[in-house]
Amino acid sequence: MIRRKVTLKDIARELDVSISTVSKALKNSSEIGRDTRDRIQAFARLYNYKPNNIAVSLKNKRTRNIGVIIPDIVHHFFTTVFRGIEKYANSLGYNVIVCVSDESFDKEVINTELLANGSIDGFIIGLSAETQEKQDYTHLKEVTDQGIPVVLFDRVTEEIPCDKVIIDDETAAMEAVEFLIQNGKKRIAFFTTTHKLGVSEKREKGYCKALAKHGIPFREELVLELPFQFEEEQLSRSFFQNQSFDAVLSVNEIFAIRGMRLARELGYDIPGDISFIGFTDGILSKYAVPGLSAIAQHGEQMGETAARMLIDKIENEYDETDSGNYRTEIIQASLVKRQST
Amino acid sequence: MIRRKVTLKDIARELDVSISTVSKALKNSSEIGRDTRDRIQAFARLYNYKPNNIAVSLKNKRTRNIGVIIPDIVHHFFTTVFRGIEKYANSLGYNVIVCVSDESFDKEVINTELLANGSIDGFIIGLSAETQEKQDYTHLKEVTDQGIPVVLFDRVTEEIPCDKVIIDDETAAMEAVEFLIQNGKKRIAFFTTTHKLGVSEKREKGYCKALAKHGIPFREELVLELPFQFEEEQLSRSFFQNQSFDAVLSVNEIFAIRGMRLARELGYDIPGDISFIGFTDGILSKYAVPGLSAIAQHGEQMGETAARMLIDKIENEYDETDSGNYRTEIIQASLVKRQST
DNA sequence: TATCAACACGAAACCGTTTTCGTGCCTATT
DNA sequence: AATAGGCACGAAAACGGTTTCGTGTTGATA
Repeated sequence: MIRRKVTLKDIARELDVSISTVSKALKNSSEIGRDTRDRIQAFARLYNYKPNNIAVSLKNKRTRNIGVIIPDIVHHFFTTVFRGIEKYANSLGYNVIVCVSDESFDKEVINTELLANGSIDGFIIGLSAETQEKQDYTHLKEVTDQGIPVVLFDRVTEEIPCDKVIIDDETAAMEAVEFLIQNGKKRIAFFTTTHKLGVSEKREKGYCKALAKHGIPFREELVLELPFQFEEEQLSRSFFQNQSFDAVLSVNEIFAIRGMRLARELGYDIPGDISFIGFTDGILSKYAVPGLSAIAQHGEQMGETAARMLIDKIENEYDETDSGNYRTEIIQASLVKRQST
Repeated sequence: MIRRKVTLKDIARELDVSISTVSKALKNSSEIGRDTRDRIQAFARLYNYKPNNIAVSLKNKRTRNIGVIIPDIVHHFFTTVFRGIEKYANSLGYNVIVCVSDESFDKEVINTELLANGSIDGFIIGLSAETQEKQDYTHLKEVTDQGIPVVLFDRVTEEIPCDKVIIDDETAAMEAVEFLIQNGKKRIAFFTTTHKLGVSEKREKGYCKALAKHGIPFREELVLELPFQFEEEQLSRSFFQNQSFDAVLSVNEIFAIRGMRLARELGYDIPGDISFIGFTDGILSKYAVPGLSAIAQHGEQMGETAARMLIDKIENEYDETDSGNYRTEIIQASLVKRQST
């Protein structure tokens, strides 16, 4: 026996008052007399009345849902960002609808459009790799044109005027390299992705800047570009055998971990012969042997910041006139030192 | 200049027809004449009309949203389950609303109630640790009483009649232990959580059964209970020093990884002196040195199964009469062999 | 020519709220 | 006694769709 949800109409009928009276009574409106209010509230409590979210959303044109679109959920960094978003949003009574773009432009577009049709009050988006390559942001333009607030995080673009929260990748990379230099390292290699994302480039820039600052020449041969899935260790193996370098900065955790493993197999001492620093301080860095020094990106803080900016825009609804004051918040990365340096 | 979304009413006014005509024309209803239909569709396309999801949901009493409540999102296993859910659901046009219970009973209740008020068509839930301890499932009862379909995964309970998808933890543990025995191991330790979850218990049961089957006595001293965050390595250190054992089965990945690290520090050879097998084949197992043999739980498959069962129930809406036919699907775990055994 | 179906479309109810604007009644004031 | 004002409540529109049930027009048929 299924118990249907009780509605305002049900209560009204049962108590022989009008729907409006019930609605007002439940909101403690002063319009309603003390005793009827109490009667209604008691009845509502008894039958466990809860307003229908959908109806409320339709009427108020506010869903209290925020849409999050991320490239990948099985990825520590995005997951921590998501946690930051979820925690903050939840604490303010917002729910989170997630869609995973899977690094695909098409999926990103489809999901954006789907959610934009009333399902959410605002977006938090980390661009997919494909979108960044194509540089096609019309789907986002459409969203912002409709007055739906958007916050971009990590993978951002200048093309869309909106709030952003990013990590100072360039500075972080610089500082990491400088730290290596201070430790007496001279030939510092750089592991990056073939598939160039905005962030990889920023990190490379920081790498170069640090070298330049300390008068160390940039050497093409010390940059190793690896595909996303590098099951074939060929590339890196020959790299390790042919090149002589005494430190590595990697744009991600995996490349660094695999590099360390290989280095050990080849008999190098870590950090004596080769030091390693990886971007993204995930669980791999923490539990690796030796522990991998890593650049912590503070994903949770990033997520929280993004959520705060978004909800701020949602609630202080668009000052349509001067809609130009968008902010970009920068999360400072920090170097977590472990045994690999 | 914000462009408001165009509605049926707008189109109707502009084209001087009724709202119903527009609605029907856009759905290719045969009621509408060829030319008006074309006119309307052309206009709609031009102005990029998209129906408002909320309004459609209210009218149809179907949101095409499914609610997922998980204990923790920054956890590889749950993340993979979530990916399975999301992929499958998305492919069928469903969106996913996630709430994280953070292992807290209260948060689970709040989130469940929030979503149950019309926001979703069904739930996929992994119970929080606290809920399993308290054994209070009234919030779920209320949901199922309303006719909202629920699928429980991994952390389930017999108290609630609904579809479930679980892993055969007992058998998986048995097989792992038997594998160790076949490799000549005799004194097999078991690492578990102090905080007893249903799954830990099942795994312990499997561990015991395997021992019994091979005539090996169960020894209390070989069971090590560790707190969730075991920053103090005291416990495990003394355990390693005092006990002599030649293999370890751990209910999670972390305990196994830390155990391996400790064993190596203490000069043990892996897998020569001590073999390790951990539950959950996450990235840690894969990238550990030596690679950790692990019991893969196939989270993605689990998520997909859960989503399939749920959507099936949603779409073949409740045969209210014989509402008793709930299924429990069992996902087979498999042992991934690496260097630690 | 009267009848009737088929066709093309519109009116209106409905989903469950919120909110504005009446309105009837009671009490206090002059 | 007439008026004003406040109180307590209801009617109805609105949010943006879907869907049922008319209804007027047309062309074919008897």
